[in-house]
Amino acid sequence: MESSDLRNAGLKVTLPRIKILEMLENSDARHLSAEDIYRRLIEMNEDVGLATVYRVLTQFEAAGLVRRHNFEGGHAVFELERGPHHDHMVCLDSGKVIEFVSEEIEEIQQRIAAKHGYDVEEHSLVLYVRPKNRVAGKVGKG
Amino acid sequence: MESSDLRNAGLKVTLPRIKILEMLENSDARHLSAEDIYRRLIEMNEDVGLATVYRVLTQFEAAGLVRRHNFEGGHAVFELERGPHHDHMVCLDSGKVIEFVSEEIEEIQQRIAAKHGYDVEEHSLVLYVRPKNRVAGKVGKG
DNA sequence: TTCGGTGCAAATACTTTGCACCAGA
DNA sequence: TCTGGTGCAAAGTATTTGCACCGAA
Repeated sequence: MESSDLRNAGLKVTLPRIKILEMLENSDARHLSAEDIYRRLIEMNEDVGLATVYRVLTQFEAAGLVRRHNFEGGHAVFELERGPHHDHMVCLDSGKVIEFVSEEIEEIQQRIAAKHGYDVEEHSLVLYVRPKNRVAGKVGKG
Repeated sequence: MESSDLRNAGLKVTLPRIKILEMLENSDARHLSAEDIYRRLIEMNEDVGLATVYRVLTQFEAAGLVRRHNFEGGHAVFELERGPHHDHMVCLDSGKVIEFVSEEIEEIQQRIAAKHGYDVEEHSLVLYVRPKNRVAGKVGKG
């Protein structure tokens, strides 16, 4: 299981690390802030400090286990790094985060960067969206 | 000149506001942090407070005069809102910010959001890039 | 046993706010 | 004049760091 991930990252297998990893794996919301994780662990009577959560998440990020996103709203959110790259859509009404993949956009990005003499090392694409207002459309029938 | 922009935004035309607007217009770097603007104004012997710079920039953003970006690095940067929408490329080596426009990407974004039942209200696309390493290519001739 | 890991509190970085005074309309 | 604007200092918020103790290897 996940202990091996920690070992591979050169990190000792400790309780807080395991708990945080589990939280990211099992949580319904795939995108959690440090505070979110901390609060949930406290509720589960796990005796961790917020500082440790931050430290562990930063280490996980460095190890490639999690990815950090700076969506609007002041605080960073973290998600488990699983599978291939994807981008995000954040609903401005509900706060819901939706993941999506677009090969097309990836390619265009590379092309644009290349045109300027650069390679894309990393990128951040976030769509801030709102549910479509169907009433306004031609097919107004709700 | 820019006084009218302030008036239209319902803002009194005051010295700090004019100075900050001028700074954003005339600065070589089109993307400045609050701290950048503050420091430069102080150097020009303009007696402003950092809090005022933040306040004014926030008001300008609300008025649609400037746009705020949260690139990596902790602090927000502001740029004058001129012309149509564009995205950004940030060089990880030099910190240089390059603007670009891609109709294609805009369209694909709309399409993807629509597919999920959303409208794109706002979006943020930043490419973190590095100068192309020509030595590594097949055409290794530097 | 040993050294990395941890909790706590204090420190930091960026940004916002309270308040008395100042200045533009 | 009168209200919004401003500088300063203090308060916030998100995150990091110092330090003594603890626990995995």
